Amino acid sequence: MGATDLETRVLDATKSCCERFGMGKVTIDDICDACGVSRATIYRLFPGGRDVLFEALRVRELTEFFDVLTAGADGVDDIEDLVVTLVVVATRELRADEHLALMLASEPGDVLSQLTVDGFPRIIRVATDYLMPLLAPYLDPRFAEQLIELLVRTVISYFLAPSEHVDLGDPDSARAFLRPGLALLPPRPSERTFT
Amino acid sequence: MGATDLETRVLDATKSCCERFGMGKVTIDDICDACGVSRATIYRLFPGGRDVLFEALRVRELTEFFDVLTAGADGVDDIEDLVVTLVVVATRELRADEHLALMLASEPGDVLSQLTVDGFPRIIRVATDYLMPLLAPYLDPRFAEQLIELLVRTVISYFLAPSEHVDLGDPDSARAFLRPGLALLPPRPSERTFT
DNA sequence: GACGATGAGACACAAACTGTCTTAGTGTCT
DNA sequence: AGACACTAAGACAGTTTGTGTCTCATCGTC
Repeated sequence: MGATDLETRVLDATKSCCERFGMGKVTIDDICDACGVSRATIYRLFPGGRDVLFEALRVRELTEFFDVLTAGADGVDDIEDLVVTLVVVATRELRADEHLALMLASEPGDVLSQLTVDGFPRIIRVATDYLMPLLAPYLDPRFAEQLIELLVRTVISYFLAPSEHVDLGDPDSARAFLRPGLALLPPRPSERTFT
Repeated sequence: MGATDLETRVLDATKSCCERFGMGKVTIDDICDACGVSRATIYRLFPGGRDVLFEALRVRELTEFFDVLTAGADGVDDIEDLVVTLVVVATRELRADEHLALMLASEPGDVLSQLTVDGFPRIIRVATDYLMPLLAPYLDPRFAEQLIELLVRTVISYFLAPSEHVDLGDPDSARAFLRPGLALLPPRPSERTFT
């Protein structure tokens, strides 16, 4: 492999082409030009072509998002703090994502569909994969899964349509908003064995 | 005609589509969507289609440019000051043109061709139309035309490839740069009749 | 020199864009 | 009301462009 991984180069080029032209206008040849790779290579790298390539880009963006998120919640060892931190960091991360903002501005339909309909199951899946290990020490697994899904839905909703009353990017506001729900958290598995 | 002139709306939409997608990617339908006009109307307004439409946009941009330029040189009644002002204002106007910058970044080939080859004769033509009335009081017409052409070439060249020694956007620098040439200006027509 | 990987490009098929046309709807003027 | 000008909507054929698959030449590595 070259100086930078070939797949990485192709995906980077795809991302930048999306920003320049809008997803709907990007052609495979645009991407080839942008990263100096031949078409054959792209089809060899992403068998299935265009759709598979764009899927791969979405997956990469999503996992990058959760890498950053979990890193941002590293070391928090109280369940309430953890939930608040996850919500705050995730919200800030979404707001700071320039690529997301550009795509949201130029092709709202596709992006919204990715965030709320077609792409939503994958988001839940990846979120669960990444966050379950963090919540497992404090919560019953079944409950943790429900909580993760609820948090994802909440963060996305407040990101897309900010509230005048709550700012999930602000720790205090987020904590105040989340506390009523957090108070209802079932006892830890370890405690439950004693009741 | 509607609230805003139909042609204006179409050209505005064309411009904004060029910025979003790049000239090469814009379709007539994109423009229709952007300004809420039907395809038939565009082809009626710009018989000849795509090419004619883009030509019309270039013409509009160019005349707008010289409208601003001549307004910026209004009231200057010394030939040296006038030349310096024209050069400085034109340079600043080029540098401040976001649309131009965007196009230059995304489609250098086409834009450069418009500034230096294919579109150049038109620039000279329009520049002459606009600037001759300003220079006529001071210079022999034949000489004025040569001067205008030289100034256009100079401003464009220094805009595209800035010099380390001269900044044509700065009045002092521009004056120092232009003075040697200005000293050679032939006497005014009114003076010449007396020699 | 053999090998795996990449670039270049031919190819058939599908999709899209263009430019022209017809139709129907809308508002204006008399 | 009726004639008129103007426009949106969209059908249409012809062309261009893009896709995905393929083959073959090239390059660097072992």
